[in-house]
Amino acid sequence: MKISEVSEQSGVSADTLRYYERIGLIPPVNRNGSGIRDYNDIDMKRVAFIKCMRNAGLPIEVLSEYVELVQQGDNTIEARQEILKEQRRQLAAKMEEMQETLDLLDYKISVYESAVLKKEQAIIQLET
Amino acid sequence: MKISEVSEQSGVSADTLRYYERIGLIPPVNRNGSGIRDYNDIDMKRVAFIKCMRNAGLPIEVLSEYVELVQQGDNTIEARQEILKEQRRQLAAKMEEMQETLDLLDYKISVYESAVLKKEQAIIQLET
DNA sequence: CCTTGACTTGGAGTTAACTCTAAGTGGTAC
DNA sequence: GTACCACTTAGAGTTAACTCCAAGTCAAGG
Repeated sequence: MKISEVSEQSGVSADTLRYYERIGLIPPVNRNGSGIRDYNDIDMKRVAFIKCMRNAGLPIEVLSEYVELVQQGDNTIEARQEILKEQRRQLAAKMEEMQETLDLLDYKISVYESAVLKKEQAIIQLET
Repeated sequence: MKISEVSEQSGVSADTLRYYERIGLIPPVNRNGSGIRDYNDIDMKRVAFIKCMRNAGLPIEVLSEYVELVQQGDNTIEARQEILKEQRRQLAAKMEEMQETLDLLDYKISVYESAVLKKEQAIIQLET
């Protein structure tokens, strides 16, 4: 699969895919005879994983570290799990903050709703 | 209240508080005789509101627009509500994405957990 | 054969949101 | 009265994560 197809399928721009590879976030992708990237299934899964994690705001630096440990093999399993646990903790904390913000937004929206209704009633009274 | 106290209480750095004021995200704060900012209760509430919204990732540009509408008075109520509704929608969408990431993290962590257990069992077998 | 279009590279440019610096002022403790 | 510390300003610098650019290569279609 060529980079443009991967980009379309994954929603990650070709520039970003090359960038991820350059900085080592994705291991080097195989090339065809003329030097063009040919993504295989494993590459695709890596892209999907990175995309999911980046969507949630996990920093590239942490993901790079994780990917490097994966390359190093089986005796990094505990370290990898530790990274994921820490990120999970931070993500959950962030989501709690966001829930608070969501609640505040809902409250403010409802306050504005009554203000709008009041305004409309005033207009109706003018009309009648 | 001086900027350092507001910073400590709100968890927003003094530099950032001045920056917010400079770009108009917070209306000008009153100064004492020698030109030093003296935050009142309303200022504090504004800071808290901005902090909450920024924590959840709402962009400064949107918040500035909202704050400007507030300054303009009562006939911007519908526009303000529209902004909040749109941001609420985007925030909820983001939280759903994050929930997916959280689920994936939990799954991966559990997979690593079994891998770690297997490893430990192998060690025990070596010992006995 | 020549054009077209997708790909390649290294490196420069952009964006959002701070964060820091330098130079200066003003009130307070010793 | 002088040393100190928090404050002030305008503007420069930083960081993360892309995003774009110029110049070049290659396979396929007309």
